[in-house]
Amino acid sequence: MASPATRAVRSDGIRSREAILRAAASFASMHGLEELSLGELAAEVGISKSGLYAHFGSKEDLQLATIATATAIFEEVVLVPARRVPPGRDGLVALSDAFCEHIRDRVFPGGCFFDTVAADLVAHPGPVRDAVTDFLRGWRALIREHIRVAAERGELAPGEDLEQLEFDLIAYLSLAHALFRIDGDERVIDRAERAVRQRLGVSLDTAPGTPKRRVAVRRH
Amino acid sequence: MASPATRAVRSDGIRSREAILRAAASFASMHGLEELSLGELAAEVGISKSGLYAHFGSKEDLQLATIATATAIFEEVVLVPARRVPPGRDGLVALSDAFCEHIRDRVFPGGCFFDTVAADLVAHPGPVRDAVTDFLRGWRALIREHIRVAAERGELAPGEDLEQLEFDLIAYLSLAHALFRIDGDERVIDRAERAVRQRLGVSLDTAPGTPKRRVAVRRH
DNA sequence: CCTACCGATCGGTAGG
DNA sequence: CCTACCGATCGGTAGG
Repeated sequence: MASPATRAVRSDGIRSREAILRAAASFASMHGLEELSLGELAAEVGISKSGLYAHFGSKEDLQLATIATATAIFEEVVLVPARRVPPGRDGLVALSDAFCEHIRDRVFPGGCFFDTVAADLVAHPGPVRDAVTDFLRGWRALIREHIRVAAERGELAPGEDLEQLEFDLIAYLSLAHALFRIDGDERVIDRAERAVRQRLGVSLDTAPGTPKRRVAVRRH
Repeated sequence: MASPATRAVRSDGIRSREAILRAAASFASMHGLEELSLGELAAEVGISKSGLYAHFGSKEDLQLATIATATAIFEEVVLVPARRVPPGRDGLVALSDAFCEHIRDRVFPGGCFFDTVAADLVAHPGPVRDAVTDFLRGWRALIREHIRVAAERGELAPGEDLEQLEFDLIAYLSLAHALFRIDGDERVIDRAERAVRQRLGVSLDTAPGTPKRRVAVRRH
């Protein structure tokens, strides 16, 4: 009952919980959160199915925790790096590049975790779906905010329809995810990066203020 | 054993088969072809589960037949009407409008049948997935062919990257499907129609050669 | 974390 | 088209 032993046990528990959630996030990025089976997941991480219930009270608990894990990963590999570039037109390009790179690097094996699970959850209302749509709403709001700043700074074409621009940019990034998922062809990701630049009137070679950073490839 | 009796029985069988397939196509446009459950489907059309096996030898048979039905519906409500406009830039606008209208009209309650089931099937290789990706390849090839003709006729901006144009147009239409599915907000469909026109340099009011036709709303 | 179990549902079959 | 069933798997629980 010494403190170190207790800490070791708890540490193992946390490690195990994290291993489960990383596996769940990977699986869900391929198959969706609805198709996530507790039996399959348990087998993959090497514990019994009811062992999962030591960590999560229900499938819904696990789904929500998986979304939190995926959010943290997305934050780390997309949002934080992109924040090195100030908001506005260059910020949009940086965000687009970081997003595209996280798909190319297969941070989640199924492409964009949130696009995959959103499609899966449309027909299943509830707190899990709400958590996912909340994230996607935030993602779109971030892009909208960049556009607002870009317009304020006169970085956009005069008379640009801001809502239309938002739609177009999200369309390019979403299709990069969808086609890469189906074909596994990296060229569609290049297409998306180019589409964003072209739509913003940014040079196709190297975007100013967007140093070509190669984020450390981290498989989760 | 008279010929009329035989014909009547067969006719009922065909009617029933068609009713099953229409229900299956509707269900799959919401939930995907993988989540399609034979028990649920049977209950919805009012027969027993094993009654389905009188019409289809296996779930895969049913899935393939459902794809064929959805293809026929898509052909009828999107491709045929769009063919009234000659290929090229105007043909692209007509195709885009017809596609958008079939989403707006909820011909399939889940939006674009093929986009939904493709997302569902990515993780399930086999003949069913192949049939869906074949359809989508054909859809993209049709758009590509329109673009080729438009370029040939000098209807596009000089130096236009045709592959990039194809990517962009498909991105707009796919996002119309995805966002309408999630939000049910018709404005995203308007956004897609506008994005296509803008990208093609066509007037946003009324596209020349594209009479605003309201296709008869047919619920399948 | 485990074994052992629950009722429900899955795709599919036997036999009519 | 039906009833009656099959083995497998689902999410979840009891009890340790």
